Amino acid sequence: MISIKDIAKKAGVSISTVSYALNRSSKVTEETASRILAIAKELNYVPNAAARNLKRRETKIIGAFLTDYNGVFYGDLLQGMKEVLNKNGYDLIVCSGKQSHRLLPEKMIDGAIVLDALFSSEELLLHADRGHKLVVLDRELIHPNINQVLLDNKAGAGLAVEYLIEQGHRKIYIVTGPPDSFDSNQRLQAVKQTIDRNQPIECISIQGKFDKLSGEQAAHQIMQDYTEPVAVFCLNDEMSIGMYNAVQKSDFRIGEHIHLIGFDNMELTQYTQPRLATIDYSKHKWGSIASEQLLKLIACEEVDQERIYVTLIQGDSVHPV
Amino acid sequence: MISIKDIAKKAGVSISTVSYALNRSSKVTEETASRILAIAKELNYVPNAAARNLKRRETKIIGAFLTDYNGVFYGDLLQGMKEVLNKNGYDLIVCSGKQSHRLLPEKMIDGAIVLDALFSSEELLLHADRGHKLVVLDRELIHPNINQVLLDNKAGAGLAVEYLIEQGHRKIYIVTGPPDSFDSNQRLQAVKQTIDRNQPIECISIQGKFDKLSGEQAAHQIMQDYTEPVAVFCLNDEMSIGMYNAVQKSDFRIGEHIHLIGFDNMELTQYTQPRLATIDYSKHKWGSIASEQLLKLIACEEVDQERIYVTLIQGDSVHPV
DNA sequence: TTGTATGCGTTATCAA
DNA sequence: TTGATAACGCATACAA
Repeated sequence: MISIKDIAKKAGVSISTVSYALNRSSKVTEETASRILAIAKELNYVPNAAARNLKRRETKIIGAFLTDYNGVFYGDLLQGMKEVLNKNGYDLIVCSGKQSHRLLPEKMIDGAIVLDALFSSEELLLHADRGHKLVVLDRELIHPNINQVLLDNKAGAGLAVEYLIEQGHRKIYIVTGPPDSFDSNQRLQAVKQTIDRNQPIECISIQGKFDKLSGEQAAHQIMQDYTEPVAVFCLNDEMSIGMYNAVQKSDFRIGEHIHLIGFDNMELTQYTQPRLATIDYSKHKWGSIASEQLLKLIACEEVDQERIYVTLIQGDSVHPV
Repeated sequence: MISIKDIAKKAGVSISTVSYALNRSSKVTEETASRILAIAKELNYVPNAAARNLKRRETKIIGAFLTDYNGVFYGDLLQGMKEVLNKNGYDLIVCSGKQSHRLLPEKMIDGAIVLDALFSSEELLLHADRGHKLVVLDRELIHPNINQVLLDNKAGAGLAVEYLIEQGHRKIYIVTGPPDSFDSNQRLQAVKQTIDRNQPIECISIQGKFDKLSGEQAAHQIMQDYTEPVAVFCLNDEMSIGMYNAVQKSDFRIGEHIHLIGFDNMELTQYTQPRLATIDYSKHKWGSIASEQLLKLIACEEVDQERIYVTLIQGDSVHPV
């Protein structure tokens, strides 16, 4: 490996002069600097990150921790993060799985954005206690080193239920996420409030896991108990698509017997027949705001709470009853 | 930050003893070792990656470089990579964009898997020349430090065209990828061979860019020139979906006027009506083999060429004519 | 303006 | 079995 020592030798100067030159310090003559830079280029010099990080005590890398790589959902989110980070001289790396958590305490990254229910809050708080800066997208955590950028779940769930009610539905199934999911619980809470305000409504909740299979299973239960047209609010699109798949294989029809709405506006929902109603929000904005907040935390700037707003996407999966 | 020095002081031993104990060396008493480990845990000691990397000259991290984060396609691929890497004590990080290329020469990662046409071959060869180990998934590069794991594009394209021909089609449009795409060119070559073997066939090729928009534009051209039912082979599903979208908005019907097949078996293709025919292959296997090859390269083991096999997925987007 | 010297936290060599 | 000490490559305070 070629180091500043080699450049120094070849240029006939000391390593500190080389270091200054490479870091564009004004402490060195324009002349010697350009000579050193030329030699560096000639020798294909690339600074060693480990050595630099050791001294600087920062890596200029931010980690995004996701549950998995099924980026159907994550593409825009990560793009939003990356654009902001790159603009500020940081790189983004995407990680998944418990094994990669080490990157934070070992100081391979300067901060993390977390959207992964499998990353426990205890662990996150521990890291925050040790001085690491975090932004979380899927929970509320009160800590000076942690900021949260959350979806306006309550508004979204309210919009969805109100839409069903406006269309005349009075029997509504709710397919929830896992009991420990922050998003699921927030949405569920808003659902209950909205329904309470619009009594009488028959509301039946079915526990799901935010995955396709849950949606299929819920569909089977609903079809088994079927007596009259019903509305279903799946608390995410993944389950909504699972339900769509299951219903497609039956004699029931989405938008006729089963009126369906989801949450997330996954691209796929616009390709189903009929189009699945859902709740939309800008994933790109979500990512970029998360990055901005993290950079503020790192810079020890004042940072307030940001929220991501949502809108209703109507679809033929919901018709008036 | 808490370092081995602190542990040494508290344990009343030297830092080298601490280092041995932490690295489970047999050079230290069971007794002192456990005492040191206890203190390390008590102090919440975490080794500093930068210092370790500097000495060890390796990070146990592998980077995957992708064109973007639209993981619709990448989810399984990355999962396959990760499983193999984790099992072997490596972590996977996912990167995108030119800025992150620095991680390789700066030695923040021990190797890279590349699926990104924007990562130039010249640059890759340069890195390989400097001793970095690479696996490429989207080109052929002859270099001792580079291995390629490629799709069997020729078989796939052959299968697709034969399928169309078997169904009686004699007028076939080909929508290609960018002119510099390795996959596109390989597929196109196989298309031509297959068509040559089955003359007479009218073959019209339209240049695309592997994105949805290209598919839409090709669709408009085809519909404008329409005189009789035609078959279309889009060299990837992304364009196939774009074409589907455009045709849906017209009076033409997929599987009736325009018979369509793509390549990649994106999840979305099974949700369209009718289901889009395509060419399938295991993305998971692709990723895991890529990782295996890279690990062999790093271990300086013998490494031969692997190929990812493909199969035909029939769909109602293609009917007999 | 340039050079000398020190330290970042760890591993590893060599003595003790 | 343990300890002192020298690297690893770079940045920087201080001296020249």
